[in-house]
Amino acid sequence: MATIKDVARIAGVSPSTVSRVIAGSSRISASTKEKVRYAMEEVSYVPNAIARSLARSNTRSVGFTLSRRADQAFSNPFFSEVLRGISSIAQQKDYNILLSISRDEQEEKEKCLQLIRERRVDGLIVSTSRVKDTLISALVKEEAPFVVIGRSMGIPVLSVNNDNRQASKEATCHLLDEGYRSIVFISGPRDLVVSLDRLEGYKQALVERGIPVKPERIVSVDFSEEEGFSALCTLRENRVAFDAVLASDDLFALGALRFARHYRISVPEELGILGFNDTPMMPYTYPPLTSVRILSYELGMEAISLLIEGLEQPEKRQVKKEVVLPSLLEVRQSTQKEAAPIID
Amino acid sequence: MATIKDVARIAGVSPSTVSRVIAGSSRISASTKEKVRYAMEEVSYVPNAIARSLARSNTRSVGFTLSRRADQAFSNPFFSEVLRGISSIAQQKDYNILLSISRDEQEEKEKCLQLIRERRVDGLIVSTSRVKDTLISALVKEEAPFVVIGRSMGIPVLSVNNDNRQASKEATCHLLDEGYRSIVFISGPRDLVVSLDRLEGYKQALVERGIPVKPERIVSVDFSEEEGFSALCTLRENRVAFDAVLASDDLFALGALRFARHYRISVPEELGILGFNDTPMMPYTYPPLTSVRILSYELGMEAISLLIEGLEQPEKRQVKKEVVLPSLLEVRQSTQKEAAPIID
DNA sequence: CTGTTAGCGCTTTCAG
DNA sequence: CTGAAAGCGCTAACAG
Repeated sequence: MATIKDVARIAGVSPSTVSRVIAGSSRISASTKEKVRYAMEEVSYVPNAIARSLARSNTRSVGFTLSRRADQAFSNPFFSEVLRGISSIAQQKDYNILLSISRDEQEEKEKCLQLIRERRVDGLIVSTSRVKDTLISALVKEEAPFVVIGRSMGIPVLSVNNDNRQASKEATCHLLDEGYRSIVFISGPRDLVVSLDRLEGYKQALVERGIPVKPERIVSVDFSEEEGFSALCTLRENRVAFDAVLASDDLFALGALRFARHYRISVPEELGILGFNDTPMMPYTYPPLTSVRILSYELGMEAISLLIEGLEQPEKRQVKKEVVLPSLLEVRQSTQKEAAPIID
Repeated sequence: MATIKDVARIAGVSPSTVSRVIAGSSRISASTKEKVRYAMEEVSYVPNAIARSLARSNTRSVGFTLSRRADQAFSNPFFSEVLRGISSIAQQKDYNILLSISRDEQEEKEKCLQLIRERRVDGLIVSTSRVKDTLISALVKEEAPFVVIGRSMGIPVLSVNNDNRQASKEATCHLLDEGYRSIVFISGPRDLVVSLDRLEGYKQALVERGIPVKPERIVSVDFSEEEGFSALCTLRENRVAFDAVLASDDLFALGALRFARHYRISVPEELGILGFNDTPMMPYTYPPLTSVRILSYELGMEAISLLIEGLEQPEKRQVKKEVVLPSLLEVRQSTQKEAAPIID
């Protein structure tokens, strides 16, 4: 493998001149530039990224970490879409992505700190949003440049998030507009900020419409189809009446669908079902499920843009900035009580 | 940030001694080892991975690249499961993953070559398997250490793959066993090795059972639900009779399900539907779809294991080795013609 | 505009 | 068992 010295020797110049040509320095005569270019071609020279990193003390790579629980929580497509978004900007700005998937928050924290301390990455994108988030605290303490996908409570940080509260509110209003009156809210674990925000939106919509918020209509369970299913079964056993389900995750919505089928409750006539995340398969369930589409790809793009901006212009680095992306309600048959029955 | 020199100074030894302690060299007295450990704690020293990489000329990181088309082809969950598998071993063996998602094969090829030439990674995992694969040829020419997820035709390489031919054959036999006789095969693009292999298995099963292979029952379309749907509509318009669909991707199976619903054809009684990949949502369609489960997580694990093995023991590096993982047929209602109707 | 000189932080002979 | 010295390949003042 050819080095900068080989190129220098062939071109009859010093290594630093070659380095300048690579860097595109302006104060280099056209002729030597030419010679160097030629020599580089000659030995098919490619700069060694590691050596460059050492000399410049930056790596041009950013870490993206997540723990499996978050992965599950958001469901897979979310995760890979975010990654695609990150990747697209990384490609464009010539950054690399170092990926790490951990089993739990603790492991993720250690991995993040390791990446930073070993100087393997210039900054991090983390996808976490617990109410009391130890990962975020650790990164702040370490003074690591990082961006959160989600919302940080308490500690001010750079973050990109979708507007969960607003989206949840709109979803609730949609159900009300369709004529549903007794809406059950299935929430994910309460220690996730996203759960709080979505619950908040649900409540807010009801309050604004003058509809009482009944605690028995709010349940919180772990993310899984099964949990969604049995949560509704339990409500039914307890004779809690409801005519719609606002599921804070598509998995819950699937569980609700199974619940309806199980008890021969017609959707959307007798039960409206609305999910979150708009998993690619939502249009293909029967009936197709209404769901809140999260701009996951864009979330990834925004996150890395924000990170790189801070890395490249440390002078105007901010402590706190929240980018909030809108969500889109994808209305499908599962909530269209009013519409005429559809023959697809 | 503390360096090895700081530690050396505090411990009253030379940098090389510190280096030896880090490396766990045996010929170091217990007492100095102790002193050095203490000094490291003192300044909370963490070795700089970049400097180490430069000195040892290896990075302890591997690249995983894929192009969007492959991503689509395999559908998202496949991709993220593979990544999880790769990540689990990487974590365990203390390797890092450098991820790159490209828009097309050409871009992916360039990115791969760049990662190798810049010496940013020690090796690559690529997920590609075209009939004439330019990426694989390029990597061989570059003499880059790499492992393919999929099957390489022609060029001998290290690869891990699931047994598509066998799985497809078993799936076909399952349909036959359930009493279906006229099976349509919906294939993905013909330039993918996976398409060929699955088609091959289908044919083989029919031949073995003495059932004629009818060309009009074999269609090849791009991966999408819509394409699957319209392929079947076209068949119907052309009065091609069939009582089962072997879909070489779950998306096609979803399309088939919509087709059945559209024409009020009952599944599984009048039409059996069987997909490939066993996307997490398959159990939740109605009726639940039978699908071939691919061990994607394991595929990732095997791939990186194979790669690392070659990296760490160059002496017994092999040119060709194909690891083949079995697939599992997940039988659900969509193919259970014989079973009594189910009230879920 | 270009060369010389010192590193970046760690590893690794080679002596002792 | 330990230290000195010479890199790994590149960048970045500092001169000229």
